Amino acid sequence: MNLKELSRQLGLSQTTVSRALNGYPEVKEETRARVQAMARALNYSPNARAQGLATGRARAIGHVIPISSRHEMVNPIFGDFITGAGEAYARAGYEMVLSVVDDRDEAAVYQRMRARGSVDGVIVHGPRMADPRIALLRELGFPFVVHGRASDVDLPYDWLDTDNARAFQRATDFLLDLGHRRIALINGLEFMDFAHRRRMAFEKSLSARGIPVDPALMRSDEMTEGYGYDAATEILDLPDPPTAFLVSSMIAAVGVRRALNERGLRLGRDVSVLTHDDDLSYLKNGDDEAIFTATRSSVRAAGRRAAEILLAKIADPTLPRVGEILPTELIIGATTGPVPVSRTQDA
Amino acid sequence: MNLKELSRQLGLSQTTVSRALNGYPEVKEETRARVQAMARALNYSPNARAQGLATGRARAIGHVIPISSRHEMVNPIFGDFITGAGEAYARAGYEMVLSVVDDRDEAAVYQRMRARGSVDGVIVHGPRMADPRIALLRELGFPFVVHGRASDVDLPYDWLDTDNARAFQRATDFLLDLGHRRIALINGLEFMDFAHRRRMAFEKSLSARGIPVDPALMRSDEMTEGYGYDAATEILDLPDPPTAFLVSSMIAAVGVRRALNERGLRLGRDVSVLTHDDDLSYLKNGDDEAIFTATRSSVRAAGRRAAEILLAKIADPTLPRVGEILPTELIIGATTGPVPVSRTQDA
DNA sequence: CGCCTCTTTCAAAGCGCTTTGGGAATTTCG
DNA sequence: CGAAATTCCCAAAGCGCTTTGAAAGAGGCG
Repeated sequence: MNLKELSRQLGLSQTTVSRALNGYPEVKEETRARVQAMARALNYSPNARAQGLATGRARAIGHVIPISSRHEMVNPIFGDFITGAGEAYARAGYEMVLSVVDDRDEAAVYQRMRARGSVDGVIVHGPRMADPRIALLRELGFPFVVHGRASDVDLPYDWLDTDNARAFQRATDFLLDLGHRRIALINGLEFMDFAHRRRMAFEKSLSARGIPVDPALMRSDEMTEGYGYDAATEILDLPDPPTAFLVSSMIAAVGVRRALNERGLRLGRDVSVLTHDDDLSYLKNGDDEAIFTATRSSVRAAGRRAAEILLAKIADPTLPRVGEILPTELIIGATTGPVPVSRTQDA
Repeated sequence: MNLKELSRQLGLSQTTVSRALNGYPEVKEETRARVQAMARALNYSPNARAQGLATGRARAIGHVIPISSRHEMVNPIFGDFITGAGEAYARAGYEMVLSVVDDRDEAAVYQRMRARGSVDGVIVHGPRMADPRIALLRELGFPFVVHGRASDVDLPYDWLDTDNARAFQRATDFLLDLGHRRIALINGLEFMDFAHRRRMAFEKSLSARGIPVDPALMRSDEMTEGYGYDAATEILDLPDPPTAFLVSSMIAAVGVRRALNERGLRLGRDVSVLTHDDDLSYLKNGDDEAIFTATRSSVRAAGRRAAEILLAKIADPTLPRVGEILPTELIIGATTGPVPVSRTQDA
């Protein structure tokens, strides 16, 4: 069923039918109703490609998913982010097109997307420290919103970020207030902007209390469960092990927990663990009571909001620049507690 | 940059340029080379919508992601599946379009996708027992491949499935061979086909040895970490608790592990745990040594293969029906062991 | 050298929609 | 009552590509 056929059935021109369907005022309400009824009856939906060709808009947003060339892994927060974004797209009648791409040739993909016109804009995932994609996308004149930020890039661009600095500062302070002095940081890859910010905040909090930053207690890698386990195991083997772990994701924290359990260390008693929690749907940090003490920020909400911003920008490119920070909560769970007496520094 | 402009620059007709670029034989090799060079130099990519309109093909595949209306969660295996499929699409020059949809109105989405012509085919995720989508898609004449199968549907269709029955039969037998007689099943939602098959296999294995199926030891729900924990906790509180757990996913198994640890039960000693492992990139079951004893099957490989099948079918619709079963491995880890002496039935 | 066959190139139609620029019918108003 | 304004509808152009049908040019052959 296409427009031509539909208008033939109605005894109207394609123009009128098109206008009736798209809400233009120059068609009688009665006619519009008749057209809509017939369209529904015949199960008519305009051909997306033809519509796109005619309007010059794809009504689609691109997400380029970088896949780590090292571990061939896709970020586990991705599913939740997409879910959030998908809600916004569905409401607006947009489609979402995904490209899973080796993180080394992302740039080329954006170029091609732009040239092919298959999407009206993109969401940039996982910005690195001085991310070249931002300059590229600006040059291409491609509407985009960054999930996160790129330090060292001082071009203006739209972004939406979790308040990583504040979250990790509060988290560190919280552990310090409990008396912890040797705190391990199990962080993500630090060329990623979010991980860098977290580390900076962590170090700043320590320094503010005159506590030396010990590189031996810091790890940086892709946040898998196995990494959390390995990192914690190694660090616990140090001659002067930490009394607390600050972890960058729930999944890594699960690995840390495994390492602690394996050595018979009780979380919150013998060793404290505080993690960042992206509020993933399949890995909730408890229902009413929190499992881990955690800084929480919903990645799904971030996805929804990022999509909304992008859609608004596409609808009206003159909108002012957006830079939005999503707050995080500090949730107190059972995995943190005061430093065990046997381990107090002044003992 | 469009075809018209490009051909003007080259002093050739659009026809010739189009043919040169698309590998048609009726253009001199020398001309073709010249055209390709210029196209590259000017950064030309054909407009996807125009190309689609002209050819009647979208060069895109749709994935409709059902989002559980109960828990608002998207299946965690999804990211890995997409990654695998994405590889196949990238190779073939296809795009992937995603719709995240409440699982209650999936059907309407397929209809619209078909009518709008935005994709050439779809992958069906998470088939339920007597899934109506299969009949619908057949009716629409929409090429599709099901990831999984739908029991109770006896229309012919293409599918690719993990060997759930065999996996869970082997798993159950393995536990039985270790002497376990009271085995708990922490399963997925049993209106989902895969979960149903797993349960059938489990029960069959028990029955084959004359062991009664105890409904008190069986749970079925969405496979979150929290569910694993809650289910295990409840079941351990039973007057006659099980000596082994058979779990449907790593994530739920992590929850089961938490429940066991919390009560000071050692995995593989006091209680055995065997889980299915989808080989997710961020939750590997150990590097060289397995953590959990598990039946393993890569969901990423499944994604890649499902996409390949669909692409082949689209390229040549006369291809014979495909029904492919992916084998699973049984990996022996440290979470299973013989029944503790204190718990042997004949004690 | 003329005719025929390939080879190489082109003009134009068409994919299904939106949108411009009118035009006919109806209503309003001096 | 005739002119002007308004309402409702339409034909045709155009979006950027592919593809059909045809023509021009280049070789081969008797």
